[in-house]
Amino acid sequence: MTTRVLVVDDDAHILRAIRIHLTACGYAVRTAQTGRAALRAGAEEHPDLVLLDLGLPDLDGTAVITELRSWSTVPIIVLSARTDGADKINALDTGADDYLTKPFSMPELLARMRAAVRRSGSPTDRDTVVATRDFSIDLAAKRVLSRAGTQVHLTPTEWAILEILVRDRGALVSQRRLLSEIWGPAYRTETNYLRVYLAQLRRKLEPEPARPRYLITESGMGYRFQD
Amino acid sequence: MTTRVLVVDDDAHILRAIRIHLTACGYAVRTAQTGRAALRAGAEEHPDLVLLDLGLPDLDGTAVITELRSWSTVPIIVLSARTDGADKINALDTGADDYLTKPFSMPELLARMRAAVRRSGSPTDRDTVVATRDFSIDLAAKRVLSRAGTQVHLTPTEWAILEILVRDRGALVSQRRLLSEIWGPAYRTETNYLRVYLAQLRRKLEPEPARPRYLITESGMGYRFQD
DNA sequence: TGGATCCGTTAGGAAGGCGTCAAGATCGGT
DNA sequence: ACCGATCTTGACGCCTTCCTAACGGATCCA
Repeated sequence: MTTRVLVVDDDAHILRAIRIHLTACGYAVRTAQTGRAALRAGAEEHPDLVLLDLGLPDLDGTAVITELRSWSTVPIIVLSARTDGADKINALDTGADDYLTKPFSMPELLARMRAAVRRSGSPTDRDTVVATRDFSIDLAAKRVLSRAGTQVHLTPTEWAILEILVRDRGALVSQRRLLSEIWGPAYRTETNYLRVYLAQLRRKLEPEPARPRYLITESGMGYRFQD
Repeated sequence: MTTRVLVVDDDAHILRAIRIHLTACGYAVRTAQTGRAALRAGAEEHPDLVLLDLGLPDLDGTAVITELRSWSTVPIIVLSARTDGADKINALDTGADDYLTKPFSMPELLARMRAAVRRSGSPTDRDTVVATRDFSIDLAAKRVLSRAGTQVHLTPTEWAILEILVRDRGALVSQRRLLSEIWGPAYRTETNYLRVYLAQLRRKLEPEPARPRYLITESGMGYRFQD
């Protein structure tokens, strides 16, 4: 599978140069020139890696890191012209994974990208099929089977929510993260969407939709898939 | 819990300087001056982080990385005097997580260490689970399980308090800090909030809520989580 | 001994979050 | 252009959570 990279820089020339290099190396490249565009692209496309320039016109670079980190663990490599040590430390402590000072050598960037992707890739994969007493979920096939073996039809949004919850089953998933990942960061507060779709999922999956056993609500915090 | 660092360098002076710095910053430091000693120490002590100089007398630095990586995913930060780009790329592709060229600034090293540990800590829930005799707390999943395995439901405020106490378990946490972090600096003096929520937490977690064993009050100062 | 201070406990009203339903808007395929 | 499926939006009632106040117990010191 190709690695999808989101490159964020306000300079179109640099953007173009990086895109050409990365594309030639087999990466799928998406670009953004502003912080807001970067956050939108991050939420919509779920890149496997983010290359982030700190000097953006609209938002502070660390603000972009903070926002991304509020719902995602995607590796972030900061590329910056600032040689100030404080910036470096600040970015790393905010949640960046690596920090390169411009000008940097392309082979080094590529090596650091490989290292970042290697780290993030391995621990994520768990079982692809999650079975409960009442139904089973095949994450790879994007399919849900009831106990009788009949297929349960889910709409795209229903599946998106269920997938996130099941991938982190047992863990509490904040409403912020669900909304950011599915509708985008701008919808962070539209919690009524979640209420509607969770009700639909429960009607389709739970033996007693009024008394949820698998799709648990943690009031004020988020939702949890309990198996 | 303190982070255990294995520092590998053939120069005793540098070793000593790094040890002093890291110990002062709260790390538990173990040192090795040769590749073989490093591998032995890595196998015996399972450090949380390795700082590795590439110029070792007995083994090539990349050989140490390869050997460690054959059985461990511990973060490795390479410290090297070689400015050659090829070395850097080679080390990263062999399995190193980061690469700093000497001379480097101490604050930057510390920031990169924090970033490396943060990354390695989150995916697996080894360090995020705190188990006691009566219950276990999963900080990443935001979940508390009683000894019987049943889930203990906590409200957002209860969880916020417990999380702060458990993250600094063993240490005294002042009432001011709890109030500032959860309700904001303006509520610094509303200590009755804490009394109410600590009582609720004890009722849910302590075997004998009237005689707290884990959530300890330090009269006039603050609270402490004792495991 | 008496007062002052700090803490634990309880309970009820206020506020906000959640489940539910249904209708309008939008999308996608024929 | 039509129709079904899907998504959005608003409203309502219920339930959880939070805040607040009051009271009693413990400790310390004058």
